[in-house]
Amino acid sequence: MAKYNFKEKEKHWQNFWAEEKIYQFNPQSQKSFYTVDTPPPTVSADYLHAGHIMSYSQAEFIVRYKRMRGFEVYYPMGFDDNGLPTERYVEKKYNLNKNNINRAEFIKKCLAETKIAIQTYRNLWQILGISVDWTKTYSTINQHSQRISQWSFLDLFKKGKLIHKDDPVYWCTNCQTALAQADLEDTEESSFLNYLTFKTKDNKEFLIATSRPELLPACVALFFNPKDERYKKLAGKKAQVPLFNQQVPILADEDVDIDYGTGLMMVCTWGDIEDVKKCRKYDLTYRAVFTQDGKLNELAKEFAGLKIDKARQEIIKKLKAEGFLKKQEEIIHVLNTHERCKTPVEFIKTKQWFIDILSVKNKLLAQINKLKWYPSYMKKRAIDWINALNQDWCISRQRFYGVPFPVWYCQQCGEVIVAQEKDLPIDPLQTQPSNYQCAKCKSNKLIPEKDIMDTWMTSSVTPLIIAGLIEDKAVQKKLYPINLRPQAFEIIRTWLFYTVVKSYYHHQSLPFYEVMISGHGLDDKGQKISKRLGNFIPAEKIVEKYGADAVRYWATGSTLGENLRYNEQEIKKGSRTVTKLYNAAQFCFLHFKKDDYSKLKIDDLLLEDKWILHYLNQTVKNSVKYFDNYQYSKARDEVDNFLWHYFCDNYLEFVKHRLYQNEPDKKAKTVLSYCLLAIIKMYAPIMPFIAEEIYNLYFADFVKTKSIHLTSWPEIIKNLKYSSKETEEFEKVLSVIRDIRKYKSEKQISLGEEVGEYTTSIKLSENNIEFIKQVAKVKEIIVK
RNA sequence: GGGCGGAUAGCUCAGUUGGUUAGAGCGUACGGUUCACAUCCGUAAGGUCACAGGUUCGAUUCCUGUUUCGCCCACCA
Repeated sequence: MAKYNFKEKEKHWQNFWAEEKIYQFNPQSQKSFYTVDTPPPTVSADYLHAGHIMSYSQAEFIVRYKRMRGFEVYYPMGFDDNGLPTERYVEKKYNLNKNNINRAEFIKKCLAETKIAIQTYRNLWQILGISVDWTKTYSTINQHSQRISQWSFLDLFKKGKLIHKDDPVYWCTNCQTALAQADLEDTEESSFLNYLTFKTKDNKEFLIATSRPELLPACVALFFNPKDERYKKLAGKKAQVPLFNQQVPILADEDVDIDYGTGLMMVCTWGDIEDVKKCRKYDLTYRAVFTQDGKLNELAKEFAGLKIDKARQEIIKKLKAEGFLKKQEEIIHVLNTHERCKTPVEFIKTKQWFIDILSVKNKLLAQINKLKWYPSYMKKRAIDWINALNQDWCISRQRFYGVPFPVWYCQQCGEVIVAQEKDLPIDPLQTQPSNYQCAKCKSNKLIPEKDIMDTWMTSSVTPLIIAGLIEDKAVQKKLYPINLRPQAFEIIRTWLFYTVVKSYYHHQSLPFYEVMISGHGLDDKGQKISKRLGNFIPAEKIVEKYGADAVRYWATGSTLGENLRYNEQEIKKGSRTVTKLYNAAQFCFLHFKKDDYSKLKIDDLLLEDKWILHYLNQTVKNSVKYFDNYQYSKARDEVDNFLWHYFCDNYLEFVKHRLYQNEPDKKAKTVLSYCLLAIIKMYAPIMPFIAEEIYNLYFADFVKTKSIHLTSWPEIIKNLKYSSKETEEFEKVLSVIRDIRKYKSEKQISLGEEVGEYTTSIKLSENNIEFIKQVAKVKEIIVK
């Protein structure tokens, strides 16, 4: 008997699907559209592992299911290649940094890397059988995406939602760019709380605890809690800062924690967000000491030019030497770092573009509530994030590889000039508005904006980008808002949140109706997979070894929203399921002739036929219920159970005696073929290759649809008339068969061997006695 | 410090609105098969449902608290 060669067959069907354009979206279709947003993977992942397989497969199960449920599915593919992740990747690979980069050269390198990465991803999606319409792809750096990102900027500009301000902003001193709150990640760091002596003009000494003595030159005020009796006498006085000797006011504020350190707080330009708040609230002096590349400036006197952490050490040394340092306490504190490079972020005052989000928090919360979340508890993460926001969305980055701002400034008066919509996409460094004259100052000299946009400026309009890939405007309208956003939980605060923001401002609508949140892929010990730990097998290797169907089978294993361990046992189970399906099909086809495929006639079925069809009905019903709620793992369990325990272990055995006859029973064959087709259809979303293979071995000729993936989901057979009496009857039959099997097992008799007689107390009809004698191989059944 | 999710068989996990004996797969033990099955089938052993209270006729399920793991968030200088 022919074995199923997954390597050969999977390759074959990949090509078949591509050549026959099975997954191509038809904009003219009369069916309802079902659009899926694709999470553009960042190209910097040059290692693809089980986690990538898992997250993409999980979204794709739904895509295939919906296609078979009669929707015209629009499933394009995007590649997220612009922005800092790619820049970081290229910098590392070529050992570059911002200060030794030629902008044009650098962008060229980024584009080249992008191309390679896209190919790597595309290859994996193809061998996995991800059913994307490959004629509809985009990358976040291409002209189409740039045009829409810039349009988004212009639209927000017109609507007055943009703020261009010179303000303290989160800053990465390593990447040397402004950041948004969402780009931060907390890290624990052990450090020292240093108790330093300050004194007033009249030489009254007191202690202040600080973990950042390098900020002493930037100190602008001291604060205590007005309820704190210890310091009331200091109110209104001035203090002298050790080493740097500037005089700073001593003020009271209720936010100061009496119990932390000495209860006195040193406020600087700016060590953290609390400093920023206090400086604003009390309009304190501006004394910034940090430079954009993470050093101290001339305010630090002899320490000027030192890196921040080096300066801290040196200043502590000198404080100690001069007797200002009274004691040090070891502490562990949390600090914000840039999630891409883990460098602690600082506040630096620079001019940046922001999107107003703080003033519409409540509106955004309402939008989040209107979305349908799967699983529902994930909504809380978005709500918590919005409530925690303390900065508007900073969208400008002092980097090179990304979408340019369509903006110039008047050299003389600084007036902002934005591009015309018809000219997009545009790079202000390359192009200038012709015949320009400033309306305010009549100058005709313009300075182009050289910053680029936050990469999420593009990712946040993916629904518009994918709708825009279709020419027809009427179809575009039908594609937006889209139906489903599949994504992982760690980008709720970015991809999901920002997309909701954009859609709210642009269209006063939701960008999508439903969101399906998946978890992470973990290694076999439950650890997060990471390049650094090297705890993964490359994705292509896994597929090569077990086949795409088997790996996809593993990927169905997690409950939605939960992490999934890499588990080779499960993949092997997937392989076994493929084999089982193939063998069951082979067995059927051995007996089938062309004319055995005919319409099921319900009226003249035997009891065992009704029984199997009844459970098939249940399986179809449940699979629909589960898939509709994105519970693909439960849907799979249902089908697995039906295949192994109802169809193979029992029904196939029940009908063998009807097939091995001179005149094989045609009814049995009809029921077999009906069940088999339904089974492979229900497996098709999960294991598309084996389903297609079996379909084409027999069914394609009759169903007259060239791919199983274009057929429709099995229907529930109505009027089966499997009465409760019959149900009860057949349950008795099954229990007797079970007993006989047990009996034979205990007596160590082969199941295939015919035994003389078997006695049961269960009352059975003549027909059923005959049936049991046939399938359980017993000569005589005695009912007592 | 706040929030979210988990803790069920040796392992990985299901357990639907509270209701007889808590399930599956893998693994283990014993047996049978090679006439669809790179096997497959049958039978069996294995659980104080993290812990402690409470509500109830009845709790793995609901409530409270504790322990513990994971994740997210936070300005404690």
